[in-house]
Amino acid sequence: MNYTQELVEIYDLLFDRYGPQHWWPGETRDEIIIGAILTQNTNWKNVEKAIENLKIKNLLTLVNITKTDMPEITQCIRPSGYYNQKALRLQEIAQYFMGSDVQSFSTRTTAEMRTELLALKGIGPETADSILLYAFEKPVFVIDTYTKRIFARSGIFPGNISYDEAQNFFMQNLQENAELFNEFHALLVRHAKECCQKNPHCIKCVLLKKCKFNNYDLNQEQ
DNA sequence: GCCCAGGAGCCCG
DNA sequence: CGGGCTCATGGG
Repeated sequence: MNYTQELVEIYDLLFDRYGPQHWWPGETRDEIIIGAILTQNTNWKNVEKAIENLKIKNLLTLVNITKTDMPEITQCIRPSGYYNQKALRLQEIAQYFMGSDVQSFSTRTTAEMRTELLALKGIGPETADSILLYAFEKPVFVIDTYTKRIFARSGIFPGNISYDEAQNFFMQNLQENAELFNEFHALLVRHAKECCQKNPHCIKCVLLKKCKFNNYDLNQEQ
């Protein structure tokens, strides 16, 4: 079986189990961009609290973030952790989008947009790709620790794969389709949270038959 | 109390 | 290029 068939089969197994995930969990483009920054190495539940605080103060838009004093932003996003860093970077990033205005930003090629995002402090590869895929619907596959974990355990990825190598693997073996990339990444996050945690619950895993890392016997004792 | 969570930047060899 | 350190809260 080739990698394309392998990936499609994994996708189908996840989709059959979990159904459509309706990502990104946010309403507007600005909210997606803000959420992508806030969720860095942070539990999404904590991000939800920060987003709610911002919403109450009408700070869930990039333009309003540029107009607000740092301490107020910091206080709102406190639950999301790293709040000093994130507040500073959030404002810089908001200023960037306001300065270049989102209209002209979207007219560039995806590669150009990605390069510009990566040049901003606080936006690394995963955040850049999340913004491209979920805020601008560009066909870019997002890699995160969950994706690496699931595919490393399955035996498809080596343990030390780089971000770019992992991304190339998906993009070279799947149709270039933003809807597919959107749903696939969301399903991987769902699966990692619910089943393929650091201590995996292999007993309920729909990918069990395709996975080298089999913790099934261990789980049965519980 | 300890571990972990949808990373990124910086510094160092 | 890759590893180690820092940033920080809240839930299990």
